[in-house]
Amino acid sequence: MPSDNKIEPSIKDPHASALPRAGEKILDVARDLFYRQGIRAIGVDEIVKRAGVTKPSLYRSFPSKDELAASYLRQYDLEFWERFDEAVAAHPGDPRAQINAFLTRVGKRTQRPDYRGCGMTNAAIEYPEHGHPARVVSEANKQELRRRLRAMATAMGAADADTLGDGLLLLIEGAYISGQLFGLGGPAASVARNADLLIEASLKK
Amino acid sequence: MPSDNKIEPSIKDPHASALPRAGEKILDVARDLFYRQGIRAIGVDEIVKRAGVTKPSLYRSFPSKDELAASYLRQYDLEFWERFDEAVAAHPGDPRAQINAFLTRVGKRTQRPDYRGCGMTNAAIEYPEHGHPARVVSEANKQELRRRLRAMATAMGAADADTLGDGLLLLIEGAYISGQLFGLGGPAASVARNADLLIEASLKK
DNA sequence: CAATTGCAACGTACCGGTCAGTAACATGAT
DNA sequence: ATCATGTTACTGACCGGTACGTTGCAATTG
Repeated sequence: MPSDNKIEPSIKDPHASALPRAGEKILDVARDLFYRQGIRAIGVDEIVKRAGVTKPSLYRSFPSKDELAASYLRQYDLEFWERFDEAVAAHPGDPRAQINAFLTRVGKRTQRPDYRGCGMTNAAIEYPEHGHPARVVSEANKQELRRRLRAMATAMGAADADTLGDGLLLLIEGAYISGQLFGLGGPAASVARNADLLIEASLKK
Repeated sequence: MPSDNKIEPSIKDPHASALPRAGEKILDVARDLFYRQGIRAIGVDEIVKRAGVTKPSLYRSFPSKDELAASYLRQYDLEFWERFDEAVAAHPGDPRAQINAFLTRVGKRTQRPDYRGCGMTNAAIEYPEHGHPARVVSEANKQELRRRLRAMATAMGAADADTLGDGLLLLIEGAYISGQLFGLGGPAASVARNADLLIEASLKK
């Protein structure tokens, strides 16, 4: 009996996916369809059909459609904070410039013809019921965003930092919505400029 | 043959309803359910059940569920402009005070526990497809709101009136969304204050 | 080595329930 | 008698979800 006891199952794959191949394809397809057309508008049949798999594969990777939607939003949450932190990292110690960088990019995205707003916001509107898995993820994301915006407003030295932070949040949510309501040339294009005006008004006091 | 030719069909009912009794009850119930839970979330069976009627009654008054949703939004549109014009009429010739009055009331409504935002906005998110009957009504309402906000910004003498008008629209839409995302004490409570700050920043050149 | 076992991942075929919408008929007022 | 309003009972399609059999591969056996 050689010494190589307790055989660890040969960890050869470094990017531990935790999801079988079918599950990954399902999540990819679901993310695209959920974002573009809405969660309620897309049935699981269409998802598995486009993913080239079958329904039991979906339900082996996700306990329910609601949980699949929540998984989609958790991934969306990660990507959101990547974009946000990218703008923050681009202007160290200058929260006003950080906000401006972030909102300039948001404003640009809102002008794309197939722009559909924020997946989090949309999901919360589709599922008003408290406690729904998708809504829970969305609410947590928005709470954290509010916290960070208020902290940045404080760092800017605003007289009423909470009001400024909340004002910025209102502008951001408004941009998400207006971006998909109005097409090109809509009001969302001015979100960065309006945010800067609001910051200016909140600082001089 | 008497002289009363061209018989007008005896206009006895002054409040020309144009809708049979069942139709009115259906629209009442649909309005409530659509607003509170969303259009996609409510089936026609539940509507007729709660209205105390049956499905054919619904389809005699409305050609389809989509058109019923559009009717709900047309009524919503009327009530919206009533509220808006009420704030306008309260402060003749003072657009800044008009905006403030309107947004103060919006801010208060957003703090109600069952607040569900703007029916127009919600419907547009539920139906991203261009040309959907419900979305058409919503888009028209938002276009008109944008036009009026820009006109009011012009009347205020803003340096960049279009930007200010759009900024106000962003704040309003943000309040609608945030009102239903955060509960009591959410950022929407500060919409009037933030709007006034933005106006101030936009006026002083 | 070769046969066998175990098991995860997959597909076929189906479940009851609900979706929007309708055909055909009853009722009630004019 | 007519006509608008009401009703019962149904359609085919689709909803989310599942019971059960099949496949392929890797580790375990003699």
